[in-house]
Amino acid sequence: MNDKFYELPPEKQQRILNAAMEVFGLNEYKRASTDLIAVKAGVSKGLLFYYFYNKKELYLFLFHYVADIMRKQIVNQKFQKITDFYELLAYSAVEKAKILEKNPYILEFAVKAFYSDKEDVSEDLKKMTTDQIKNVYAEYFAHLDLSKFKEDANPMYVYKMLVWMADGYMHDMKMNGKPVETDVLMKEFNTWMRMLKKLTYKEEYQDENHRD
Amino acid sequence: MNDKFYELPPEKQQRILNAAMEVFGLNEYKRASTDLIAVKAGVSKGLLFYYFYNKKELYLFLFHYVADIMRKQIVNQKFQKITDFYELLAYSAVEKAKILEKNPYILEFAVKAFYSDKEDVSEDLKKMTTDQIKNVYAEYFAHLDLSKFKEDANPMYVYKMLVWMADGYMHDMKMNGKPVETDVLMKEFNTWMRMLKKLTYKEEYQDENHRD
DNA sequence: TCTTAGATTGACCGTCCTGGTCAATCCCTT
DNA sequence: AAGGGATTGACCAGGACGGTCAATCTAAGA
Repeated sequence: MNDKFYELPPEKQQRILNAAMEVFGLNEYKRASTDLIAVKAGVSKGLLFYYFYNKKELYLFLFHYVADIMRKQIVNQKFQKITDFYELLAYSAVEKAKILEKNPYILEFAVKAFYSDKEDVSEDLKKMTTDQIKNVYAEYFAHLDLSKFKEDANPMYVYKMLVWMADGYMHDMKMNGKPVETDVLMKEFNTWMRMLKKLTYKEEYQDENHRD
Repeated sequence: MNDKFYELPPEKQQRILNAAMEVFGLNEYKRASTDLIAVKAGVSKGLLFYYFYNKKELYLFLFHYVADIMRKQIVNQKFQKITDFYELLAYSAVEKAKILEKNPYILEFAVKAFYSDKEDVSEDLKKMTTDQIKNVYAEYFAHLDLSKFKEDANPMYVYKMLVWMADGYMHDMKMNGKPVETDVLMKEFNTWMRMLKKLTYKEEYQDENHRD
């Protein structure tokens, strides 16, 4: 791709990336039209191909862009220092919300990108798929003190429940055309967390307060 | 449409409907190709147009088909007799799972159909949208005895949480290529329900058993 | 004010895919 | 074997596709 893309005003860069993520996220590769991307980005098709020489390059750029964001979210220092399960969840929920505010279609793009056939796109993507994504969980849980959980509680379970609820909530908001406001989401999220904490933590740990 | 469609072997009917729901569910109307539908249904394009005279008719047929399924799920007698919140949820979860087993792409289709612009499709659909869907909630809660809830618990909230988790669970399964088995899903679902019941029901009601 | 180099446009191209048609075949019943 | 409906796929005209490029716009330096 053309490095001059990075010299564009950040707002314009983002507009282009978001438009591309939207179209690739909502349609599969072959049916995702560069015309539509250009229109949604408010930019001529010519310009799109001036920065990204062809469709496949644009797609691959997005792929790495998204993978990068995900990687950065996890290999972040503050992240590594948190040992309390619920505290980590609260923290990463905030991070996730920030990312989603900036990249509204990143989830749709990621789902389509990582979980579909990719028949059309280059081979080197097939390496970075399900297996690596599953590793994310391992890394995510690596530094946690899970001894606070009751014997019969399953942290992975709790994790997934909260993720599903947050996704469902955000999905609901989107459907109703309302933007997801980070602080409102966090209030909800904290309620859910408090409930689950009560159910899954040993009594002596239930009343720990979260820092903020 | 051609009424002879109903005389086809039910398995073939379903194959065609599923293929169509998949393609319409995954692409927006204009970009949903009848070629693809025919291929996915294992049927020639000619036949598709023999039963449904054109694309719009096929789409409208699907729309009513789906709306019908949803309506039937709710206006079902057994449904009306259940007064316990959690019992109703358990029951309707089973129903939903059955429907999804038979119509794997019904959710995707419904979401796209009810929540997108419909610029391309006939006007008469715009009536039957968000408003009516919101009414579903009202009807859903109409016969319930909500006095079993603690003062500070919000039933709508609990409802949504469980729906989100079930959707998330099913989504996860689909991503990993595993079919959603009704009984496994129900075991999960019951666990979540028991947890939430403990948190939200007044103590004297917490230990009621569900019938099955 | 003029020059110029780079950013940006949109009309344009050949190709492929689209919704839709239909004569030809297949398959079943009689 | 004959008849009729079910089914096929080659075929069509038009549109959308990825991609190109000469023409224009913009801004900064002279």
